[in-house]
Amino acid sequence: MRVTRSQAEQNRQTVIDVASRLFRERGFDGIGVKDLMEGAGLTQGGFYKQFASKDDLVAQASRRALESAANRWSTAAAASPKDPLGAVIDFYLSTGHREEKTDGCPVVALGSDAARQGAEVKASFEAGIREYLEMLGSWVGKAGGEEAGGKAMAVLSTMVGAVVLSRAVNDPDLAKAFLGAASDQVREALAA
Amino acid sequence: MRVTRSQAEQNRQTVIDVASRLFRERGFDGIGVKDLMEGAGLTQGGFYKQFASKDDLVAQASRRALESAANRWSTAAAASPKDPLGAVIDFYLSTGHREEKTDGCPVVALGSDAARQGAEVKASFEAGIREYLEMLGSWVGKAGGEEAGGKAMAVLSTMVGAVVLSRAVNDPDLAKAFLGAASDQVREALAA
DNA sequence: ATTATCTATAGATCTATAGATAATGC
DNA sequence: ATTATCTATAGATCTATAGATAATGC
Repeated sequence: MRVTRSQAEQNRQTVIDVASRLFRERGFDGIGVKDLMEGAGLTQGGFYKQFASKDDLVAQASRRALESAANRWSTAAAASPKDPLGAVIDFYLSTGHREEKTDGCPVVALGSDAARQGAEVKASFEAGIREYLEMLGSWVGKAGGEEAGGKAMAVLSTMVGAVVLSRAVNDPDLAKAFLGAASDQVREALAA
Repeated sequence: MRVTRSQAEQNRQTVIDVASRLFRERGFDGIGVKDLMEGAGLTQGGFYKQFASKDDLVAQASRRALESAANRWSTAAAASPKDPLGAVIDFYLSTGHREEKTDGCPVVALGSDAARQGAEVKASFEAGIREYLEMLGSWVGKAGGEEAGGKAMAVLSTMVGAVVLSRAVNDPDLAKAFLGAASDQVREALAA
């Protein structure tokens, strides 16, 4: 039953990874400790030796989800050094990303839920959101400074909102139109 | 115990109203039938004579929440006939609206949750979102047509995203900056 | 000896149903 | 007689804890 220290730590990390995906898929209140542990190949009983509470896991899984999303932006950007922002916009505002709740952006998948959580969960979101903004700020114009920060926030708002709206409706054409309209506006705002 | 037919219908409407507010405050999974009924001054037992299931109430309460939000836009617009869009932007992107989860825009409060619901709930959201778009389309330029539709979608995306982001972070300055940046971008996009 | 994980369970809460109660509506 | 609402409850599920088990780490 007992495993090595490093295996135990790896198990803990697996629980966080699994939770970061299943929370995005079902919401923080949509999946319980038992199913999360089973998703990691463990049983419920070990949970409270690994985490202080479910809320604790919610905060850690949120941080993990945001980190992995920021990494994805970096990767997409690095693959298109000539137009990193364009590459990020293309994937973020794609129908693929719309369908991909489990691995997609956690701000879209859990933003409404995060607003109802405590300060620790919001701190996880805030840290990830600041990473997004830093990347966007470095791509938006070369100005740096206050104006780039504002533009980065506006661009992020448009992107997040478009995918949220696109997932909240049934009509696939309307869903797609939100993504297209956001893409147009973001590019237009950046050209200005 | 029994009440008149019209009182019974009014009770049903009260449950929907209460649910439309408490769902926004706590999420669809964050409040149960018992508390919803008590919020309407009734007991849990009557619930299933009024609604087919909790999901049924979720769909009806969502429709009600979106309708009331659209009415609020109309009212704000009517109060500023010279600049209806400006009036809507001002209130939507205010810190007051950020704090006001219970009565604020249901797309912000429940957009992430709606993405996980069935077609009926999404139909409620879609109907409300189309109302938003119709109003925005009529204010955005005088062009009408495809372009106004696209601009309306982009503007709505920016507004929804900004309030979602603003509620997901702890730092009040960052929260406020999202609202301000979105307001600037929306006005700029409309001037173009 | 320590401890990572397991089985088992307490106690609360959730959705949904059954049947009682008491007032309306015919 | 019908029916809107109530009390009571079934059965499932949720968070969290207790104590057993068996392998690691000293």
